[in-house]
Amino acid sequence: MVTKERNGESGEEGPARTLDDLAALSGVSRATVSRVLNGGTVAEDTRRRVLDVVTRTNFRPNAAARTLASGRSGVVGVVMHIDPHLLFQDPYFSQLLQGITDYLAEQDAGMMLWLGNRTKEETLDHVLGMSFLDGVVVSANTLDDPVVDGLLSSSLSTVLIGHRRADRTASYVDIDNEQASDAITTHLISIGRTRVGHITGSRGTVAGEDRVIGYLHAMRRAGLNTDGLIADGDFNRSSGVAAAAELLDRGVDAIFCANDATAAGALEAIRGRGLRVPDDVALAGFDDLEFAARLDPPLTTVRQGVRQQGTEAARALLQLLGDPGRSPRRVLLPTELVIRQSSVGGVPRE
Amino acid sequence: MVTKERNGESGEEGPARTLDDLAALSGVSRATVSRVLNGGTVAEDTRRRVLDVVTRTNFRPNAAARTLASGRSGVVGVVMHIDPHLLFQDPYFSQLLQGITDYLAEQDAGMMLWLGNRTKEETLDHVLGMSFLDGVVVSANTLDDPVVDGLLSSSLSTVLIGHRRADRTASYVDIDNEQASDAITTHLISIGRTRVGHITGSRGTVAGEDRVIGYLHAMRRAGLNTDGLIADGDFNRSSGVAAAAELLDRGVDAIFCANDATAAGALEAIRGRGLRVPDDVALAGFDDLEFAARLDPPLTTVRQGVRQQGTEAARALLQLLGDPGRSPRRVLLPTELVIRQSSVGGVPRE
DNA sequence: GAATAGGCTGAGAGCGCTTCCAGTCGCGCC
DNA sequence: GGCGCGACTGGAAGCGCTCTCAGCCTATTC
Repeated sequence: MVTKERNGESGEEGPARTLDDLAALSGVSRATVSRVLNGGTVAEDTRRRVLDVVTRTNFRPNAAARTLASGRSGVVGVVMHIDPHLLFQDPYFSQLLQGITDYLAEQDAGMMLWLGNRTKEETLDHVLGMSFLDGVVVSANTLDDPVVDGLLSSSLSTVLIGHRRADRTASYVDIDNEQASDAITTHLISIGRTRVGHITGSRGTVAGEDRVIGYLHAMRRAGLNTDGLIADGDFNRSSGVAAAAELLDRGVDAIFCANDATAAGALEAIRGRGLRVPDDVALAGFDDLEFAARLDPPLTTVRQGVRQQGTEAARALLQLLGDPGRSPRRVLLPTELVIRQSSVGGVPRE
Repeated sequence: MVTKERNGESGEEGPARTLDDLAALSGVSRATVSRVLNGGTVAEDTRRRVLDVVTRTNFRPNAAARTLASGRSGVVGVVMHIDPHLLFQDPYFSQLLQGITDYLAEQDAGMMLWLGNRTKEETLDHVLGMSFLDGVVVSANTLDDPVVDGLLSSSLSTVLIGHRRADRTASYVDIDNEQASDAITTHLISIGRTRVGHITGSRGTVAGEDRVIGYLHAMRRAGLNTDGLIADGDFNRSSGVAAAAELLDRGVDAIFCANDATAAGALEAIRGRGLRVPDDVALAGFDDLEFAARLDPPLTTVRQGVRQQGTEAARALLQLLGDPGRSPRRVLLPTELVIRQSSVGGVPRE
């Protein structure tokens, strides 16, 4: 119904909409033209002759036909099922997307994107409906997600960003939240703090839960009590204010927040009470977003390469597609403990 | 090469990968199955029988085959050729994308996205290579853009966001920058200011240039001199600081900034000199981003519905696709002058 | 009772490409 | 001179779907 107008307004010679046109124009068979276009073995002068016609006619192969015949489209899906509003408020997602697009562009792959404009069920259905996709990268930030479940149980090659212990056979890219959280908590303990509180991320998210676990490990290993020292947050600044107030009431000398935004809120609350950081209360975050170093005092935190996670996820997917064996790809990216004045800048307690 | 494994791990009965499978399973012809799936005229009981098989086998039509046969894919391209970094710093682009995805999701259309990961030439080539696209929405923010030119001269249905006077036959969605800029300048004049300065947006961008023009119109109409009253900015806060300093040196009693971010910078510079807003210098921006109302004093500005622009662009494209006549779609969205304390809150000069 | 109309359906011809399978050709070798 | 071989090419069979066309069968009309 479309492109019935087979004209040649571009291209300096006759129309060349199909391989057959090209074949006629260059005096070879369609099969040979296809070989030229796809890197098959063709005599050098034949190749040149065909390529010449290709450029002269500004020919572009029909992607749908190519996909139908070959089973490959060169297009992957990216699913970040979050409120689109959040996509641009939380640098996490934007950086992830940057990393993904960087690699896909470099590899000349196309990308279809799904954000949270639909329900998860609709999104899943729509993605699976795009049956030409070679594979899909999906951000799996919550413990339970129908989109992730649906994709994993489909035949579509899938790489998760964020890792769920249950998905033993899945490919994923993630950081070791538990270990990193353990490390930063241990750091707070090492500077002499004994009542280290934790403001959690959103419960139900993998990162949130794993960071709690890491915190608890570190505290137990040090023989410290954690009763009443955990307050729920939701990764947002405002939750940090409220949760910090709670913890301060219970008497803490350090707070480890599930991310930097929460830490910024906590800092506000601490200041609001006339307490000093780190002298009275040491503070730590997670992510090492740009602003973390510019807080007053600069924030001790865990640096994770979010953009790199995106890149690695895209890479893992393309590797998966190239690998006939389809052995799952598992990538655990390193994190780095970044110690700044919010934990070591003041006068140590003892 | 893919999906050779025609198994049926999902679906409760035999494999049903193709319409022929469905046809066999439900005792009708492939043509009838196709009619059922596409809303052709089919006897009610036949329809039910087929649909029953469709759901039981969890059948999904092959999108590539469908596209090849019908010439329509249900997928549109979105090109926002900007530094991906910027995509998430400047709310303009993120809101645009939100608006677009909202409408596309609502209409059940798929989206391929191109950001600025490649050169413009590569992007254009890649987009045109995705020959199955039904159409494309492209943000045309600069006066001269090879991607826009290339798309417009291709046979691909294209809707621009941002309007270029040269593209008389193109479809676009935009606001009337000139008129809005004229209006806000006139407002500043109407409160008694005679030396109204303007901090431009990036030169070479449509919005930047048109806002200068609107400003000049208003000033000339009022018989006011503009010599030395225009300082170049680049839509960023820091450029506002520098440009405002320049203008203050030349003695202005009002500054109209090409956008809110620049105005925030200008405000900083004005304050830095111990001047009061609006008493000494009235200030106005453009965009009405969230923070504009929270500045001290709240900022007079022009409200434009960026998200709505995205929605309307997507709508225009889908309309274009549905319209065989292909008459270009032109949408000029309204803006609103939002007057706040930065221009009328203080003691008027006279 | 014959003619006409209209609702449903199936056969089949593509859509434009990839890829298997034969085949041709020129060459070096025995 | 015949043979095998490798490099190259063309024929043709699909990939899974849409959609036109013709045909069937029943209902309606005169």
